[in-house]
Amino acid sequence: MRHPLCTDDKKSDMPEGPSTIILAEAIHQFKGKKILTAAGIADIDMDLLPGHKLTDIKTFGKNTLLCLPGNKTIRIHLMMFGSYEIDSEKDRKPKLCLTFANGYVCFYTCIVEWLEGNPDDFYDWSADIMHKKWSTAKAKKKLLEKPEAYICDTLLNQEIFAGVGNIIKNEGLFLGRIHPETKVGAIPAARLIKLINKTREYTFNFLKWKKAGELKKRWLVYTKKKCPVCDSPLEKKYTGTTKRRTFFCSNCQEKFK
DNA sequence: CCGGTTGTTCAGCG
DNA sequence: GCGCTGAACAACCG
Repeated sequence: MRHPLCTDDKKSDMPEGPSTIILAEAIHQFKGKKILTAAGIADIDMDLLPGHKLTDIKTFGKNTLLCLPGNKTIRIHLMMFGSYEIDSEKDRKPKLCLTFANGYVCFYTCIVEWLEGNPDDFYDWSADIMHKKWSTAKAKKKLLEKPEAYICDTLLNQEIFAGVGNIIKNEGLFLGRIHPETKVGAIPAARLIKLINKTREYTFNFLKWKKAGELKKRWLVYTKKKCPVCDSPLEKKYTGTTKRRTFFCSNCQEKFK
């Protein structure tokens, strides 16, 4: 069964930050509940789980953090192909399956690992584009430390924009009207701020539209053929050192030199 | 059946 | 010992 919030696609997963929020919300029903059993093929000590309460569920970028007493945390990352099921199973061995009195959740094809210590020591929340503590100023500062980097690569850098994935990168660059192959150092400060703000704004729209099942029809450039502004053909290119698929309008998106 | 991908890690290099 | 990068990996769709 697919989570009712995920009506946009055939898969219940989706790896960018907003989808991680949807995952966290989907398992919120287990927060504060005791783990009854833990099983799966993940290479972790499952015996440490049963009997403990799931004290909190946090997210950092594309990571889902299952918090247990004593500063123990399980990190789950769906990567590109991960998925999860609630109160149902796939015809495949789960990496991790947790049961509670009120239901169970299974995670497939993902990273599952123990984090020892407080998540606050692992993660800088101000780098999470969806977090309350997000800091535009810090992101700008980190960008300015990489003047020679292509802007398309830096948007995928999880130390700067945790939660941003390739779709958000594409749409953010278009909304900020910046050419993906522009070097960071060439972008005027005001345009850099505009790009960051537009990207963040789009990330929250991504969440809203995905929940409403209308994410794909809201795409302006990702997988599109024509520019929604000037109607000229979009370019499709594997840009930057990350060589990730990028759709852009070389007419509307400015390339500073 | 094959090619492509919403992501990350790590071996191997300079 | 670093920083960079290409390869490897994963499941599912068209």
